[in-house]
Amino acid sequence: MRILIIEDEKGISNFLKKSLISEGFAVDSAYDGESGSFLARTNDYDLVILDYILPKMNGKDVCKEIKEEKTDLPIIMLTVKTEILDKVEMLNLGVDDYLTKPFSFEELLARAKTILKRPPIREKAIYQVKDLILNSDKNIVKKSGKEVYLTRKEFCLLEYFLQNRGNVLSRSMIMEHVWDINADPFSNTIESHILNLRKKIDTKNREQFIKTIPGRGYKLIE
Amino acid sequence: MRILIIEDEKGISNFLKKSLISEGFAVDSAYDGESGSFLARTNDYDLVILDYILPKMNGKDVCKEIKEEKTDLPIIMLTVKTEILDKVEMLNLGVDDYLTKPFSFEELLARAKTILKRPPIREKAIYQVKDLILNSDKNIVKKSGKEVYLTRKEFCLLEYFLQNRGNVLSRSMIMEHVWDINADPFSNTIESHILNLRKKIDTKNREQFIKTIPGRGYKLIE
DNA sequence: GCATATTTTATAAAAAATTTATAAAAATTT
DNA sequence: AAATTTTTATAAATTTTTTATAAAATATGC
Repeated sequence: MRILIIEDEKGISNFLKKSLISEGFAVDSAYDGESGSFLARTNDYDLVILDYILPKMNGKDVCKEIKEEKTDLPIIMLTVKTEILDKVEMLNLGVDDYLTKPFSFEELLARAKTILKRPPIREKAIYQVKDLILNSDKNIVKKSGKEVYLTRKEFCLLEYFLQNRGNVLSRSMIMEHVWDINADPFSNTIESHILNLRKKIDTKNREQFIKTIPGRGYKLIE
Repeated sequence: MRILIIEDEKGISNFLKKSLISEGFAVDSAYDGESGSFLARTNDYDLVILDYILPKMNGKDVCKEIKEEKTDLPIIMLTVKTEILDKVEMLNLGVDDYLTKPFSFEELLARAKTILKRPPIREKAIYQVKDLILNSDKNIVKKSGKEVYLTRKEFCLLEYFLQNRGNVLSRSMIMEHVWDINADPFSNTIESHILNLRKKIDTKNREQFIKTIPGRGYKLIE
């Protein structure tokens, strides 16, 4: 198993390298975005550990470049709290997981192992319910053949419902999966988004895709 | 199913309470070790969620006190990384499982469900009596194949009956398991719910699912 | 054993409490 | 500046509890 570390802080980089090597990985290091991106695209890594703040080219762009050529190469992003990207943004970037500094090596190792164990080919996730189609890869939603524009949150929300079709999803569960840690669990931002989502995907007639189960949450029709 | 949360951080406590309620549990809260221990020992809970650091009495001692009187009452301990007790110590305390903060609600729920399904072996979360089926996981009740909508309380009530099929359940027992500590034991809210439940699940003819045993309580037919 | 009083349970409707929907304003992000 | 997301405030819907009364079961006294 071969890992590339793209990280300019020498201390962190060296520590990670040493630790990963002793775990039996082969490890390369890059200390700026440009060379990191280059290495990732021209070598055969099983995993890239990528810092968000980097000289020459930032982590975001490095990530985009890598994923463009190697969609299936997993990337773990390292960020500092103040530069938190939300899960949605991360997902859009194609990042497979991310850690907030400071983190323990143990934590990183656990995540890395999880990712590496995962079956490599993620089948194209296309969900369909009646005349509603969501293409997870292309970020496209169609309703009776016509494209419907959803904002990011709406998209994630719908995607989460589709992934759990027929199950009642409590607000807490939705919050944990679609929002990041900073979201206020007592706000009604979920209701607000459900409202907007319904406006976009429901047809005039009575029946709606997302049903309210009072006291428990919401559920996508089966 | 009734759960006691012993946790002094109001944010966490409230969030957990809200989340567990929408999962169909009756939930009480205590904000310090002493009152937590007292509640746990004097009420009939199915599970205790116990923080390790608490005012008045720490989680360790609370755990000991509870287990002394109620060996079989499951306890999930919440700890912060810096106060990690090792697994051995946890086992010695009699804790059934533990989580390190921060944890996701989903994780807690999963553990809780595992524990709750354990001792009185309920293999599946699906109960059936004649043509009445309750699916605990999916929050669905079906009567002769047709879905019947039950409110949260009605659902919990029916679930409790199904878990204790054939046994006479006294009002106080029902109150202890389906309602939380704030319920008025002298009200007739139970009768009211039984009435509504019967309306929803009974057929026209004489025979009813929930039988009244005068002076003693109610009982689900065998 | 029988009539009546007392307690318990059933029922329906009203009241209260809670939850969810909605729209618009404010804040944030792009 | 435009779009998105969150917050706020209020309306609407739903659930839960309470209240009041009827019916049933039990207890009591004759």
